[in-house]
Amino acid sequence: MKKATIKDVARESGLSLGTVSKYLNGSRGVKQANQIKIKQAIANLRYSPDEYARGLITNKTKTIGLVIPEFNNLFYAQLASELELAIGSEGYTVVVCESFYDTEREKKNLLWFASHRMSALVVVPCGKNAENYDYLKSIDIPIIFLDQYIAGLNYEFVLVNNREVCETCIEYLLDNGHRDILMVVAPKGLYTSDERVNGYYDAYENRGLNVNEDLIMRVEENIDKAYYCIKKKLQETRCTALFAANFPNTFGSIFTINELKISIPDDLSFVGFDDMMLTKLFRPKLTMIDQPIAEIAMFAKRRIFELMLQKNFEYRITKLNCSFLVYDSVKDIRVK
Amino acid sequence: MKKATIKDVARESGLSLGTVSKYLNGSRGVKQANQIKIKQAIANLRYSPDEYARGLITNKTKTIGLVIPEFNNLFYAQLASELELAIGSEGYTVVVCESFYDTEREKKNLLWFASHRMSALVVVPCGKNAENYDYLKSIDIPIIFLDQYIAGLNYEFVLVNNREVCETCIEYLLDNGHRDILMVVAPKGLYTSDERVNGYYDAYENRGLNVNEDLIMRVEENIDKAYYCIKKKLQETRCTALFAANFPNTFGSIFTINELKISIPDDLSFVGFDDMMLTKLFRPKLTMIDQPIAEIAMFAKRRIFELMLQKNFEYRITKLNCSFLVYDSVKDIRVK
DNA sequence: ACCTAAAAATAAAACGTTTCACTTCTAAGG
DNA sequence: CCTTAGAAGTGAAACGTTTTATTTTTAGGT
Repeated sequence: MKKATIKDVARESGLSLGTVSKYLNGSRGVKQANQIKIKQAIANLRYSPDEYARGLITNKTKTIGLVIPEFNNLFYAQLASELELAIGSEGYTVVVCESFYDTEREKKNLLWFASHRMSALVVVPCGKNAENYDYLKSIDIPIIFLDQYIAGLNYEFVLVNNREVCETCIEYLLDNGHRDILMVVAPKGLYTSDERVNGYYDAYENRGLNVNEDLIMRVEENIDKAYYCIKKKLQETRCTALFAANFPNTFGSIFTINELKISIPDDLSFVGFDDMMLTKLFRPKLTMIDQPIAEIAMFAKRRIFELMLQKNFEYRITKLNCSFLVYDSVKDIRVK
Repeated sequence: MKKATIKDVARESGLSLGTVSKYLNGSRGVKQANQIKIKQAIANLRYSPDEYARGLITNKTKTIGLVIPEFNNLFYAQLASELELAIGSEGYTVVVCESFYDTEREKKNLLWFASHRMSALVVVPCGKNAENYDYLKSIDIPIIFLDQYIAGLNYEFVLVNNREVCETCIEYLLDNGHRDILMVVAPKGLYTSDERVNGYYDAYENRGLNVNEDLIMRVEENIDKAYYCIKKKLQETRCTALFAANFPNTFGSIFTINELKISIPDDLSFVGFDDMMLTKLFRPKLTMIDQPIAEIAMFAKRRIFELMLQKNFEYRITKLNCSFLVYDSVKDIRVK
């Protein structure tokens, strides 16, 4: 069945194009009697407006495009969900794509969104430097980056206090007598990794201790790779504590711990990143750094709507606070 | 900066609209020299075509809309990822929305996709009966349902052999001496739950045993609710085996098992549903039913492309096979 | 040089809406 | 019964493309 157009509705209801359009956009200034006729006609023809034609002329779509690395990373999945809930409640639609950590795919997705006149773009970027994002210059809608900061890019950034919370965490481990703390983190050049590593150094410095760089390991954001590398490293390195500094590494650590039958916290103390139900899933309960996902979503939403009202976008950089949740996976090994 | 249009490119390159358009759509029949001019102009103006105008006239968007219940359910998240990868490789874009198990939101999302002229629609439906989907009749593009069957709806369905694989699973438990098998499954009326429960009955019947209906518990698809209900039930019911018949219940079971310090398989035998890395995460390795997610995605992709070529859609119903993976979480309790 | 056929370029129509400047209708006030 | 202002309705233009029928250019053969 061919899709009905507004012209069909006009003919069927015996009214003009303009009147039907007026009805569709708020029905102010259309007679009661005619409103009924139009309603009837629409029902008969199963008419629904073509958003392509509408968007073409209004230039507004009430839709927001979101690009995240992948759904399989529960941190991003949950962030996407929260955003969809927050923004959806305002009558906006959120559509999501994955970049799979590939800047080309990310670009393709963002340009798809842009050429479909999204009202705003939200992205958890996977590129490392500003040149990767040159193509955004031709896009005339608000753009919001989440999670990762990219130097030299003048857009909105919503971040967390990676450095400070890691500093707190490592200080806690040091204060419990740990000296050989293995940190597993995403590759160099990513804002979050670099900041988290900086926090590690800060803590050691605060306590007047020297960092053994060999204990900082970089692994791509992939659970399987994390599992493999952590297993290998744990077998060949002496350490009393393990700090997994992102979600895939936390998962990978737990796989390894199970596989090698390591007893937490007796054989090894452990701190993870991104709660994601993991504290409930594992026994004993895991000490964790937890990102304020709901807060990030709410804040991003607020900024999106503020930016959409502006003519010239005034972008800001914001850092929200993570929680350091102390449970039972770290042992006090100080000699008394 | 105002976005450049094809007219600007035409002016800048000193050529006509039609020529530029020809260039954009394959550049056959445009002089080498002029191709260069156009390329230049496009680069200068940072021009990119407006897909709204283009879609309006071509009626083709090379985009597929996908609606799933939620990203937080790793089974759906992974299904979405696989689909995006499979379909993306053909030059199509996949955009995703969540329904949050709400038929109204599902409807809104599907209609959004339809009015944006998606080339096809894919949905893991959350509605229980055909009336919920009346509105689809006005949509003239191929529609593919995944995971859930809904009686009376003439669309493409890609399902799995829920009943048979559960039959196998329960037979295995019975053959290991278990008689009081607690099954936790999603609410009545959902195709997957009902089929899985049917498999439970089949197995008991095959072994000439009677089902204790009290041991079949229905819980909404929500990890927290699953956790709460399973904990309560386990404390007040005698059973030697627990069969969690979907992803949230599997997760919820593991939370409970940890919380109550139940030892698997000595205190209780356990079988879960939807592998999702869980066999690696838990010790001992869990016996599981695993859905062929990649296969579902590949098959769905094939059907999508077949359907898009047809004039009148010839829909089919397909069932793919799950695996029953035996590991170490079920104890043989037969008296020898 | 001239003719012709093929190749390239063009201009106008079409897609399905909203918007805007008009026209027509309605009802209240004199 | 006439006037008039406000409400309701109308039809054409516009949005940025592709498509088409048509015109212009190019190049090959005599």
